Amino acid sequence: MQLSNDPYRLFKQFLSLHLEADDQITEFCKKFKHKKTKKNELLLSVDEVCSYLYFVNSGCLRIYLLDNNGNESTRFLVTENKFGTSFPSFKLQEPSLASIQSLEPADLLYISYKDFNVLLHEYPAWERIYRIILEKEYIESIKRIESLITMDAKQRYQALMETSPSFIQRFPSRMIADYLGISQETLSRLKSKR
Amino acid sequence: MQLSNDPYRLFKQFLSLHLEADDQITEFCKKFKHKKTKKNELLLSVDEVCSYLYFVNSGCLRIYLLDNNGNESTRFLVTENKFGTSFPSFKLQEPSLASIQSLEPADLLYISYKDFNVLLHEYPAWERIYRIILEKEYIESIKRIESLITMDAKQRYQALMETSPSFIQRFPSRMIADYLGISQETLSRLKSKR
DNA sequence: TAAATTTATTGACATTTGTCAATCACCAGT
DNA sequence: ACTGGTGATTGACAAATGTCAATAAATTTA
Repeated sequence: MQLSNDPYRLFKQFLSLHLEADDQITEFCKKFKHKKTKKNELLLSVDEVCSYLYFVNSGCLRIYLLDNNGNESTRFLVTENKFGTSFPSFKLQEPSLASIQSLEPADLLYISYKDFNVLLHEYPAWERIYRIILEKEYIESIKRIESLITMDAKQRYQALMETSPSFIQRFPSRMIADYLGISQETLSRLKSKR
Repeated sequence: MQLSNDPYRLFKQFLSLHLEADDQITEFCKKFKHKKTKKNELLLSVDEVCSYLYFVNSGCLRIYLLDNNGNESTRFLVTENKFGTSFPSFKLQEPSLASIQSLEPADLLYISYKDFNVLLHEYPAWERIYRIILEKEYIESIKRIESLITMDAKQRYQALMETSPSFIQRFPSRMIADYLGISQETLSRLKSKR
């Protein structure tokens, strides 16, 4: 698929959904830079302080953890039209437990922690948009917690098929597995057993 | 323990941490009402739309789910100096999947959805405080997700002992168990096997 | 205080899920 | 078309966790 020439097109569209006046949109855009990534490019490694918040124009970011045994666990999958970062590290400016990887060739906008705070303190409209994004993400995380504490592996997989069917086609099944908190083999068996 | 006469004391103190000027604090307080609960009092039942956001002066709120088999799962435990509600239901004004229970006799402030939005739209300072609360809660929820997808029952219990040791003394162990997403029996065995 | 109720612990066993290893299928590059 | 590599599937088994039942301990209520 061919992306529009203007890398800020999607972002502006996103912003305009939440803003009455359009006058500040260009100010916001000025703080975001544009970047393309290759498949599997690493944007943040464990123990680095996360300096950027990303907006995904196309492609997908994967925020994931690596445990002592070398097992990966996917904290989030961030697709088109969404914001993503290693949030605790970005917000608190402390070393990240998670890494960020560009799963596919991606087209991204990104803003530095410093500029992000400039927007936050100078533009009430940005504070509002950010708050709305936080609310949405928080609600999603609550649902994720609920699925993890109340459902078994099969139920979680079925729930994911209902809420995010595109994930299942789009991402390798070992990532779906560790997003669900189960092993690749268990997921494979769930799929075959109807 | 005897609480101060002014039920807004803790709340004001909380607000003043995040506000430069104190002039709006009384405005905020006006929108919050005061309420005492009995032990085990139910503040919200499943399928009701959650109308209130609570601030806990003393006591504890438990936000929990009930599955088809009658198993309870604790989504959150909200203690002194914290805000709590059935967030997805409160925010989206849709029927709640969770119930809210006052685990102990509690002293609460609460604000209606309507008044909450009045504050949100009329006071940038409230928007800011709310945003800061959201950030904190969101970070906590991310850590909870991480512990659920990367750790086994024993590790989760140990992590809880480190981050919230007071929980373990304070709450019945079956609630700790379903907060961790494990059965009461498994928790009981974890405790005995060191 | 005693009785009644709830909560916690323990054992036996079933189920779920993980681990390791082998095989299979697919794709990328030559 | 071959080849090497990655990802997916399957089997055999091990480990973790859940379930059910019995008992013990603690708490509440009369």
